[in-house]
Amino acid sequence: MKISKKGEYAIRALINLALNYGKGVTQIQDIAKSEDIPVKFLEQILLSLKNAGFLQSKRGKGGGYLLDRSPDKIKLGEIIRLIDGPLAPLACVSITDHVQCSKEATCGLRSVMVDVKDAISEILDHITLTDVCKRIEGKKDRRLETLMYNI
Amino acid sequence: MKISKKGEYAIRALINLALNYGKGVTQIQDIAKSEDIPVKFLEQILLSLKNAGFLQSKRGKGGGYLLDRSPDKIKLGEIIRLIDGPLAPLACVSITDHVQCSKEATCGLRSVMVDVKDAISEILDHITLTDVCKRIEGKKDRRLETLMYNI
DNA sequence: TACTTAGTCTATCAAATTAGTATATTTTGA
DNA sequence: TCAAAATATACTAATTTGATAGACTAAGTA
Repeated sequence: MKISKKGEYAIRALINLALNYGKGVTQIQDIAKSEDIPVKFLEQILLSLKNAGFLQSKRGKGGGYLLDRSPDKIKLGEIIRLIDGPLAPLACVSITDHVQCSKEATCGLRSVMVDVKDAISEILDHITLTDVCKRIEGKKDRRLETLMYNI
Repeated sequence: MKISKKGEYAIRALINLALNYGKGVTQIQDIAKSEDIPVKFLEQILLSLKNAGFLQSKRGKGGGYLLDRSPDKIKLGEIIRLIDGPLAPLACVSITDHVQCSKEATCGLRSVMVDVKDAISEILDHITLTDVCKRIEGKKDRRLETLMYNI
């Protein structure tokens, strides 16, 4: 049930860009360094994300990437679907990749997996990059509070 | 986010055996036929399931497999974990395969994936083979009603 | 006892996927 | 024109997936 390294890198890169939203472009090198992703691998990933409409790019000196939409318009589910394919645990319950099966109507396993897919989608198709950024801030704040309290 | 064919076959085989629970052994051949699984592949799968304590076997003429526990004591999550590994989308949120990461406390992605893992586990670690069998019966009943109504 | 049936065990394999590298090209700003 | 940075392909090593093959063991039965 795992997402791939590529998928994880894609999300981390987008979170990184979301944290810098509104502050101009960020270069591949910088993202690679701060997120600890192999540069050449990240190039490919960012290119796919650009072609899929998540990013804008600027070439040449002073170039780099930036989000093409506001981070509250980018949902994690979209990113994972692009890089890793359907969220569904079985092809027969995927909306995007649906493969017909003759026993569908009475299949007990399918029925369970529909529930699982819905539960995953309920989270990943609603949470945005902005939400993730808020979670990060929230956690940092809480750590700071704990730190202050402990002094 | 998919489960493997092997995992799917394992669950289907166990559901098949659950439907025959209390009626003696079932042979690999028969399960393979009714679930449309390659026989030699299924042999391996059933052997793993036996070694993991899901099944009992009887060798020689009149032999076959049967559940080692009542189907209401076997949860889908256990089966998937055995065959496909952790339910968690990222290793850092897996209870069984937990890999430590330095940024854990403030990682926004991790925090989301914890929620996803919990949502998946909430379903798969509670639903049993008996529950799946009931779903099958329920669906058949409903289809029958529809059929009767249409006559 | 010999034969058949059915599970057990281990090895092997082709294809696909994953996680990258490598290299050359194009665009842009200074 | 030079350097920086994205773009575009091609390639590859390792691992995983989805099987297949064959020899072996145990149990019932004629």
